[in-house]
Amino acid sequence: MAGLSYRWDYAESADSANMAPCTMTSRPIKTRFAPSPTGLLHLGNIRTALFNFLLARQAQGLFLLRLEDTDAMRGHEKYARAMELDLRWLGLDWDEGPEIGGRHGPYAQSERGPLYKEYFSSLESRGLAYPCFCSEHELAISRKTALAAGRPPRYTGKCRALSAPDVQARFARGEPATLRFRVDEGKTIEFEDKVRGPQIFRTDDIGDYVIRRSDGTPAFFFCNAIDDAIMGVTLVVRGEDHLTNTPRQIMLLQALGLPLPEYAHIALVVGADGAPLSKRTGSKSVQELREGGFLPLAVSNYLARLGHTYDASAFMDLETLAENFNLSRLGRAPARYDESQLVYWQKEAIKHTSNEELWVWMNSKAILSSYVSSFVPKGKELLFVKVIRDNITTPEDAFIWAGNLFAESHKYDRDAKSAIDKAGSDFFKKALECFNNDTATFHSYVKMLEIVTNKKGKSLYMPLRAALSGEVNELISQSGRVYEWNHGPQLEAIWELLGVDLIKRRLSEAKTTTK
RNA sequence: GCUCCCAUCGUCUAGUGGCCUAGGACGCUGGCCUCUCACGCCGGUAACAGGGGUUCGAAUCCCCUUGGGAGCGCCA
Repeated sequence: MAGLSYRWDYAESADSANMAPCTMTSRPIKTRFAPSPTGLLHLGNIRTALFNFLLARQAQGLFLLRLEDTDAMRGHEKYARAMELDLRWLGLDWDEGPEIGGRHGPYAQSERGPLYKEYFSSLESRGLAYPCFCSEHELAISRKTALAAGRPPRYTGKCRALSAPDVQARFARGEPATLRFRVDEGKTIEFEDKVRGPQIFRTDDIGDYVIRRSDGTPAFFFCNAIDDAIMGVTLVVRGEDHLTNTPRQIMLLQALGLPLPEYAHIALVVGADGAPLSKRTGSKSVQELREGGFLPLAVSNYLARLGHTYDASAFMDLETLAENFNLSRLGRAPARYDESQLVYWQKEAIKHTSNEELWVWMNSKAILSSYVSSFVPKGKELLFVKVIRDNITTPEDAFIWAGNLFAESHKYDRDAKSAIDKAGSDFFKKALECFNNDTATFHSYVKMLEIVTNKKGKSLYMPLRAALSGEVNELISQSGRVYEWNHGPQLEAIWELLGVDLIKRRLSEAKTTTK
């Protein structure tokens, strides 16, 4: 094995001449998303997944999913499934991973225990790793004193030079021990980060670190790096919180003679206040977004532009998003989550979705234990979508319109009521009389009404609109959002949607309420 | 505490020494369209964190300050 000093792909150092040639570039690109199922995915996590997916797609490579459930994680099954659902929902289908398998399985770290054994013993037998008997308590104290003395809270190397007989004896006594990776002193680790450029780390800043816990389970640094290598991952795109972890993983991989992936560390997503994403600052989980009625492509279009930029500002499908994705177009500063921009992409997504799909979408969720479809008469589904699609951003909005337009009877809101009262019952009496001709088009009807009532403009249309589209559903205003009578689609479109019978009924309803 | 990363309109960003009187998108806002809201179209608002250098010339390069983020764990 060459020295620990490592250079990426420059040939400018003597060290690099000793290195095994980097073969990654000849392999097809393989990216991965390796979440730890300790909770629901949030925007930041899923953005990392998206970028990895996009990069794989772009290069016609492979996107791999691996569950990092090294710990005995409570409820990880539940979260793992939730994650898979989130990824599928967004369309980030993985080519290898849980549920679908692949050549490098299993894809849950908890099931990979036996695979790590040989790597541990390889390291141990060559003296590159050593058992450490320090107790957690002992380490905590040492960390504290180091911190108090103004030194980094690094492992002191206490068990570094334990003699073999010593180690034997302590094992014989049954003392628990972790396995620590021995970090060479006085070396530097260099690599080229695909978004941050050349990186240089001194090994002196890195303490010997635990690669196997005293209970025998592998630690994150270890299995994460090993798995990437043996699963053939060529490009690791992950949050910048892992940037300073990277040299440790590079050292490990080099010590084991495993292939190194390329690394790209992306800036984290922060909340509107600039603080890390958290539920407290209003950051939503992917699940909440989905349940809130956001369309998957709205989320992708937003996320792909959060800390990343495209030349075109047009709405794109996943394919196009992938084609034009570019690591060098990634910002290096943390990006803030801004819901108004997500909402913008939601509106764009709606524009790019067919009536059929929107109908399914607006019925995908029960609102107040009811569905949009419970209001809209059979056969009028698509027409309904067509009429209201420009006026909605959520399934709730569609639900309100369905109620407004098709509910058994109207309860007018204040504006509607006043428009109706202002017109007077005589207006609606005449409106009903004019309506006798059921072959009338909206235009000819309005013409006639205009002559009969001697009204025009607002005083003619507003009462009609009020009578036909009524008011907001009272129950909806309880769900947190307050809906006002928000006018809505062209009257002509509403007219055609409602049909003769309903229009008649609405007009007489209006007439009765004026008294 | 130490090490590292980052810093352009309110937000996402373009910008890699002259093309910058700093461009685009979202938001906000004025107008047009119009029976209303939305859509659409046309306009407006608004930024190089601060201070020093380097240079004929700096948003762009260097240093310091400030502010934000991360790492230093038997967490991942």
